[in-house]
Amino acid sequence: MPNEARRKSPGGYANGRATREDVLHRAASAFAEQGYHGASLRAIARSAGIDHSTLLHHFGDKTSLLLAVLAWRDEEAMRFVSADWVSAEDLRAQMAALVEHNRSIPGLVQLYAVLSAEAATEGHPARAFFQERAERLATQFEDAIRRFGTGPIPADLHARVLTYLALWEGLQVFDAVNPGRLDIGVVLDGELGRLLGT
Amino acid sequence: MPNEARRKSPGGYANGRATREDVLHRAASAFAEQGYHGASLRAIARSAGIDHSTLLHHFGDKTSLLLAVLAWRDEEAMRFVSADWVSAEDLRAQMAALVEHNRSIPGLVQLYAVLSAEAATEGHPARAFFQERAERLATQFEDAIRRFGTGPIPADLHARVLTYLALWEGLQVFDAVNPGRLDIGVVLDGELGRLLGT
DNA sequence: ATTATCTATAGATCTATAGATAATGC
DNA sequence: ATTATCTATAGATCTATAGATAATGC
Repeated sequence: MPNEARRKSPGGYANGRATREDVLHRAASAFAEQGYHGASLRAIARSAGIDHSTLLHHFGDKTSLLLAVLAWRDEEAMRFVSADWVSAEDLRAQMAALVEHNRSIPGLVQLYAVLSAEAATEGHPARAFFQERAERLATQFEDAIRRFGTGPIPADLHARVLTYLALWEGLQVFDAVNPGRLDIGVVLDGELGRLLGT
Repeated sequence: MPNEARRKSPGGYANGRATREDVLHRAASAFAEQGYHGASLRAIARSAGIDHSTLLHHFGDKTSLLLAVLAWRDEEAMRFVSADWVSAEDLRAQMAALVEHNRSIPGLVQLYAVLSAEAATEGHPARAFFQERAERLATQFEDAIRRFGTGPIPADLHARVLTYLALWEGLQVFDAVNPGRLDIGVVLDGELGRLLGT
């Protein structure tokens, strides 16, 4: 019943939905460049061409906006990490595409890097998000390696996958601060190949 | 002559020097937890028990305070990465000690992680600092590997060392957000051993 | 009728400067 | 005399709320 009752509005009017999406884009850039505390609602609203009170009408408060940004960006990335890979080659190709995707969107790497580092503080609104995300990604990679890997499955597979994910994060930050000094796509593919026993 | 003329004051009075050092500690924690933009001079000064105008008397402006914090922390870390290692074992032992040192100081990893990620933005006051730091560390490690490494020196040694440093950063952030889920000391020592050809 | 948007405002906070007062160390 | 510290202030900005007006879509 509650589901039926709420059916009528799939997220409000069209202009409202458009505004929300635009704000998400702007907020992602702002959080990436200034961090969660450094980015201001007024500045984000201004860049979207609306008053900050309109922004708050849509997102409630600043913490909710942050979590909405993270959920939205994660949804995008999940197109690549969808766990429906069909082979080791497919997995590697999708990961290569994801690396390029991340590089092509200004501020995306920073968004995750800045926020995940800030999230080390206990009580940070994004902390649980990052913990759950790491666990979820690790599980998906482990499954893929068990399915596609040649050679014996190492006993410390979990630790190896977590290390691979940490390397990924570290390389992306390095590449953002030192553009062009390292071909991180090659490095990451090499690591993934090693995990797959190739 | 200018050197002689300035000799008299080795950094002001004793109480001033004590205040500066205390502020550095507090500022490091604040930048780590809130990022550069999120940490406020007033809050840092308050935690040090002084007025914010006193803080500014000592450090001039916020950017100078940030750079002073980074320089101070780097000086501490340089006790470990001093490039006067005497053997591969010595190098590995010192790196293991550095990992423990970093883990033992609350907020230290966050300080570097948050700021280096923020520094990906062009024009960030700490950007040049992180670029130069990566280059300097990489050079020192390359030298050490050339001296102590067994087996042939790989052609892509530079890339490998940069990757090792990126892994280091990524693992430290992971460990801060997900405490205890990975023994990063073991992982990093394994990588360093591989670089040394062991 | 519901949703979106704005104006206006509260109350707190920010970086930075000017200038007065107190402590330090020769 | 130099250095350290504070009070006071400027001018801008912050998150959030209340309430009025306009647009949307049935």
